[in-house]
Amino acid sequence: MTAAGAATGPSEDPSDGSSGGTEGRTEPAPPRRRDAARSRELLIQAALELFAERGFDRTTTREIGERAGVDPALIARYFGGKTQLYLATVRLELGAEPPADLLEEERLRTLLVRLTQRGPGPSFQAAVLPGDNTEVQQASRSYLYERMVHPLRDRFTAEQVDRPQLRAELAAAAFAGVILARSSGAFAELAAADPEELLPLLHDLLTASRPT
Amino acid sequence: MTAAGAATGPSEDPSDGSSGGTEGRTEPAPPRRRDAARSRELLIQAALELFAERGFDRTTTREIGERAGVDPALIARYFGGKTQLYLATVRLELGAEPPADLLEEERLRTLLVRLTQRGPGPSFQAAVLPGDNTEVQQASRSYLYERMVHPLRDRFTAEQVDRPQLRAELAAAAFAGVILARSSGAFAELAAADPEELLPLLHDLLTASRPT
DNA sequence: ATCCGATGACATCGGTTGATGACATCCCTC
DNA sequence: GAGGGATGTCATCAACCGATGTCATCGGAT
Repeated sequence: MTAAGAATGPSEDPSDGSSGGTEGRTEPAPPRRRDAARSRELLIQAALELFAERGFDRTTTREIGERAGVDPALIARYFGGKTQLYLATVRLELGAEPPADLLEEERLRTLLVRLTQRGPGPSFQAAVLPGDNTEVQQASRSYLYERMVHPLRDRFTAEQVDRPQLRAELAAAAFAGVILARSSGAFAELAAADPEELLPLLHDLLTASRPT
Repeated sequence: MTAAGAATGPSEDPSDGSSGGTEGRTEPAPPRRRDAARSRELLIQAALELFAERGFDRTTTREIGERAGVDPALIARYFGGKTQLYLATVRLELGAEPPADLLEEERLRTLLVRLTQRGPGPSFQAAVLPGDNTEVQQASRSYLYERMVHPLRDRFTAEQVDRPQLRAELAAAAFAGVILARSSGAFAELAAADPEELLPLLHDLLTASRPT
């Protein structure tokens, strides 16, 4: 994992011929050599990976700059500081996809695969880690809450299950625990398990948050 | 690393016949001014709380000393450093109770109540948080592993369930997620729920790690 | 009463981190 | 081609942390 190739590599090159990637949702990479937008993008991407790997505190701005191949001073210039950069990564996660209902198998698969590839976002750690109620924590948590708890609570409410909120929080917490444990390195077999293999087990587990 | 054993001269107990009551944790604040054993005890207690609240990194030796009412320098003297103090707290947790089988309702209740009162130990965070494989992480994880995963795996193996190890890790991860989420402050209703109220829900959830 | 080890408070060191400002370089506009 | 703003690089600062050395003080043994 982590490969992401990113690393340092000044690989990229103004070479205009580089285009061709249909995948890119954006315009073909502008050939500009000095590009603040690109620097910002690289910083966010590196920060997203590092925050997910080590958490907020244990990640240094120098590491982010190194992985992004960008001078750490630009973090202050473009975001205002390490904290604002973190918030930017959280907002990025947030805008990604519509709220997913964890009990729907197809959406659970999507989420699981995505989290396996890209690792859990910073918000997962914030949900589980105690800490002072800083702006950082608050933003991360509200993201995770709207993303996972609310859809579940709405489903339970519609099904007229008792304690829908509590059950939704329980399922979300269990899910977060599993996701984090997979990438923590503490549970070998859980980490090595293929998403397709893990899916039915996890689905059964989460379904049990709803009364039989 | 570093000094390690060097600093720790008087490894074990001066045992000057201090109050024999090992059980009674609530001393009436003995007016003794110089008592190494008591200082160690106070440091471990404060460290246990702080490590559980904020994790290893975000806890400073000065905070530990302040809460314990003891000079932070004594951490180095009595334990060899912050790391060894952490390991001491983990070992303290470890010796507490026999391995519990999370699927047995009575044991789950005991564990849940205990964790509700005293908060999750430092090891729970270590299980879920990524990090370099330092000695600290390793010790915490092996503790949690022997404590929660192995009993479950043995049960599943005895029941001839497929993938016993994977299922055991899954259940343990989910349980850790719920426990940590309760004390994280991110999930209000989950944190406010009474253990007796939460118990059946959690039991159903964990039971689902076993195939129907 | 005296001596000596045990204990704890204080000062400080080396290292790291986040942040900031000065300076150099590049690109676009005119 | 020159000017000016934008962009990137570098050096450095202040704050914090963990660790360690030093020294005053206490308490029991002699």
